[in-house]
This record gives sequence, C-alpha cells and structure tokens, in this order.
Amino acid sequence: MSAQPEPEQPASRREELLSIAAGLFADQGFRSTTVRDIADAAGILSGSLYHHFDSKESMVDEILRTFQDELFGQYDAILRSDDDARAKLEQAVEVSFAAIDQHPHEVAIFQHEAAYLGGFERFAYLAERNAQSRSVWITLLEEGVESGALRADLDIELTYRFIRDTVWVAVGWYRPGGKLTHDVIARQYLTILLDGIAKER
Amino acid sequence: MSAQPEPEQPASRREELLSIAAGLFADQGFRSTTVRDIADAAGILSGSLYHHFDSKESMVDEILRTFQDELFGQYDAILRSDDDARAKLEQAVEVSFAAIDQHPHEVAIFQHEAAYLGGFERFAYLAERNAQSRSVWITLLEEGVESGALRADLDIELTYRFIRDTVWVAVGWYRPGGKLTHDVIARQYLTILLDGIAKER
DNA sequence: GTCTATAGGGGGATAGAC
DNA sequence: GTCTATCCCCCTATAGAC
Repeated sequence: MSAQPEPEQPASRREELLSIAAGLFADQGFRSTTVRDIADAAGILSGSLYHHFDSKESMVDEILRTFQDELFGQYDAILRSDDDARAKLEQAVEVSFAAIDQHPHEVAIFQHEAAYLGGFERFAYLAERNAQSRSVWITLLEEGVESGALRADLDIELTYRFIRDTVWVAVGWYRPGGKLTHDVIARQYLTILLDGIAKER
Repeated sequence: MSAQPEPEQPASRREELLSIAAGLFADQGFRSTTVRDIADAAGILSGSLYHHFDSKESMVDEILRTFQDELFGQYDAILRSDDDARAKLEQAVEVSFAAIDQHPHEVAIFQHEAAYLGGFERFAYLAERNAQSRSVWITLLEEGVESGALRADLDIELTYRFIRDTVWVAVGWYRPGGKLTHDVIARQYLTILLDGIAKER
C-alpha cells in the first residue's frame, strides 16, 4: 500500500535529521540549539549536516511548514463541515489537542519561536498563519454566539485568546503515552470552557 | 517619607541595570541575550557590567528572587485570610494578573526560562517555588469543592494546570498601559473560568 | 563607574578528501 | 553521506588603567 521503499518510521535520512532537530529545538529553543548539538544527537559531525540542509534556519523552516500545512488543513475541514457551531468548536479543540499529541515538538517550536523567527522575511508566513488561526477561532466563536449556543455577553477577542493560550500551552506538560490521553484532556478542557468550574451560575 | 536619596525611579544603578537586563531576557530569552546586548542598552561596555554583577546568571538570579519573594508573599496573605473559598480563588487570579501588569518581564522570564535554569543547582529554588505555586492553587480548588462553591466532578490536577497556564500565558500578549487593564482581564477570565462560555448548561 | 585590551572557548558555515 | 580541517565571528569573563 506504501510507495515508500523503507518500512521503517523515518522515510529518509533527511526526515530523521529533521525529527532529531525538532526535538532539540523544542527542548532547548532554536537559538540555544547548536548545529553541533544536532549533529551529536544524530551521531555525525556538524559539517555533515550541510550535505542535507543549507542552514539551521532551513531546518526549522521545513519543520514548521510541514506541520502547519497539516494542521490548517484540519481546521479548514472543520470550518467547511455542516455540523452545528458547538460541534465545530469542540472539534477544533479536539484537533488541537491531537496535534499536541502527534507533533509536540512542532507545536512547542511554534509556540516559543514564532515571535523571534517572524522577524525574518523568510518566516513571514508565520504571521499569516497566526492571523489565519485567529480567524478560525473568531469565526467559530461568532457562529456560536449567533446560533445561540454561546453566551452573547462574551468578549470574543479575549475569549479567543483564552482558548488559544490554554490549548497550546498544554504542550508544556502533556506527555504522549502518559496516563492522560489527549482526547480525555480535550473533553475535560471543553467541560471547563463551556460550563465553568462553579457549582452554580 | 522615603529613605532613598534619589527621587527617580531606579533606586540605584544596580537596579537600573537589572531592569534593562530583565527586559532583554524577557524579549529575547536568557540564553540568547548577550552581556553585550545588556551593556549596549545601558550605554556602557560589556566589561563594565562586571563591576556590578558576577555574571549573567547572577543578574537573572536576582531578578527572579526579588519578584518571587513579592508574589508569594501575596499568595500567602490570601491563603491566610478569612474570606470564603470562592473569594480567595478570585483574589489569587487577580493578584496574578496584577503581577503580569507590574512585572511583565519577570513573569515572562520565569515562564520561559524556569525549565532551563532549574537544571542548575544555583536555581534549585525555582522548582521549590513551582511546587509552592501548585500547592496554593490546589489548596484553593480543594477548599472550593469542599465548601460547595466549585463542582465536585472536576479533575483538580487538570483544572489547576488550566488555571495556571491561562493566567501566566497572558504575559505574552498583555501590554501594560493598553486598552485592556489587568483587572478587566482578570474579571473576564474569572467569568469564563467559573461560569463557562456556553449559553446553558 | 567605566574604559581598553584581551584571554579562551564555542558559534555557523565551508572546501575538499574519502 | 560522512569526515577532516578550518575560517571568521561572537560569546563570557578578567586585569588593570583612568
């Protein structure tokens, strides 16, 4: 069923090196990770990395582009669906926690380095993706208010920031394969977000 | 009424330099900020910094200790008060947003660098402060459930993480002196947290 | 309190051998 | 695809003059 010649996980040496780099960028930060760190972790010398990539920037560029193309494809599918407003909001939250589960390094890099990398022309698309993300959540919240599923007295902008922050920041403590699965966390989070923690309103 | 000889804001050259360093550490990260960056921003040469401080680490050490001593003093006062559980929880949230307003750089540094700095013996107190912070929120949540103010079906540990994350992550977008004041944000946040965003439960 | 000058190490990246 | 060897720049920190 697969067109790939190798049945192992890394489809190519290139992807293997990117995966190693992503883990280091996520844990130590992009600027604090040296090309020697990456090469050491891969068991080669730093000069050899330049056979595969132009620069350290090219590596993080490819990591972020690949991840974001996938994630925003999922958001688009939710926006285009015929489900009601509340179901769409729940799906967007679930998809986001699933992204943390499947691509924790990529999420962490985007969370921590977007502000810095966005300052370079090469990474101008990060600001576009950020605006696109805002558009997704604002649209879902506005549809929710219009349909009567969500309270009308909410500050939409603040609510958007609240959701965005709380969803992505979980990458700081979520451990794939741990006791708490991403879908359990998403359900608990939605419970708090939608109904609050107070006993009575 | 003041024992300070200078009426200006920075009580000493030392504090002025720490303030400059804090801003750079918060914006660029501790590891990515060089002593030359700090010296440039202060209008002196990097070697001159070492007349005031032993090292770059000493600077961030003093910044974090000063801030945390103040913050945890406020948490302790709330825990010791006679207010009911819900009021205490609200006060803890308000104090936290006020801390973001008054010490945004310090909050950002702690948020982004604690994991890295905590790896050094010198900064072992960061892990203790982290445990202390967890203890404060968990206590407040448990008191809330016991008193009947909060729902009994909550996962306390997850709820604590959501509150902690959402409160502190606001340092990423909050701008002191902007349209949204810290107390308005705290109230909106408490509305969402306590009552949820759904129209009906 | 700041400057000059510098030590000693690590940074990203390159050229060419194997 | 990796290694050897290296360039040039920037890093933290120090010693002593002013």
